Amino acid sequence: MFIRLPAVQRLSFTTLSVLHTLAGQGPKRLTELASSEQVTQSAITQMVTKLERDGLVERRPDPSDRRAVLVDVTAAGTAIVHGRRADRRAHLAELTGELTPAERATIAAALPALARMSEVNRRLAGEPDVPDRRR
Amino acid sequence: MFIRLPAVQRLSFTTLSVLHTLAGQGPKRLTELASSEQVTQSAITQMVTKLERDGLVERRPDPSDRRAVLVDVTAAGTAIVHGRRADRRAHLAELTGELTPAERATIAAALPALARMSEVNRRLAGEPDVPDRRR
DNA sequence: GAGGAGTGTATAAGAATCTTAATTAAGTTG
DNA sequence: CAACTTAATTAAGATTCTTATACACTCCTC
Repeated sequence: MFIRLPAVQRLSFTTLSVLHTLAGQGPKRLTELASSEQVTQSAITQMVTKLERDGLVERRPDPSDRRAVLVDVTAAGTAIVHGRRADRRAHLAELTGELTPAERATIAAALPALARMSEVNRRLAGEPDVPDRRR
Repeated sequence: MFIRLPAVQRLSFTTLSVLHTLAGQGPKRLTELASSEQVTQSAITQMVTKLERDGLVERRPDPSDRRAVLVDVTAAGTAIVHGRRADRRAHLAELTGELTPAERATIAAALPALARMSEVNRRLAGEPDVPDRRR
């Protein structure tokens, strides 16, 4: 029933979500990641340690707080995220290719409203307004 | 980045997905569940044992093959699925309530095309055409 | 219709990933 | 500056997955 998104290249669901978050929103503290990913801060510490060992993210000191750590995605990590986005785009293109132009037009017309719904959702969930750095 | 759907009432992602599948498509064999959930057959056997112990599903012999087991959702399991659907509907209603009638109309107009895309996706993935028993 | 290959399920053992709890260090506040 | 709070780490244990194996049944072929 559910669609199991990730598990690419032996990376777990949460791990891939962290990479996407970092690639889309820039460096984050471990505590920020823990709250956005809905796992404990301990789990994030352990995951980041593995990701760092694999060269997909790096830890940097936070200049504004010497207790804190900023996690950022590396070029290798970014490449994985971009590859996954390309795969998804290709897959969606394959599906929309089977639709009629009229059907595609109805979907395109709904996108602004869907984007607004997503914004409303983030606002109601009390999530901070983070711009998406995606290119 | 990803949206972590389940984890309601201590039930895992895969567990809830199985309940939804059974509630939507009726009794299934363990092997069928394993392939639709994208986990090993062993994992499904273990999960169903726990779900059965919790009274959410039941095992029945498959009259057409004495090796096989048919798993069906119980009334208690169905109640969980229905409760989750109600929660989701309420949440979506809250979001669409923030849209203008015109925005809602564009989304409604896109639904047939989106349903078709989903069908195309199942077909390309080689999934059997299973009617949804959802009421 | 007997033997062998294939299929469906179960179980055991181990790996991966999560949680809770305790620890250390740094910031905050009266 | 003492007490409290916050950020991260580490250790220990729980959960849920995988791989490997076993066993029963089905199906096919000669």
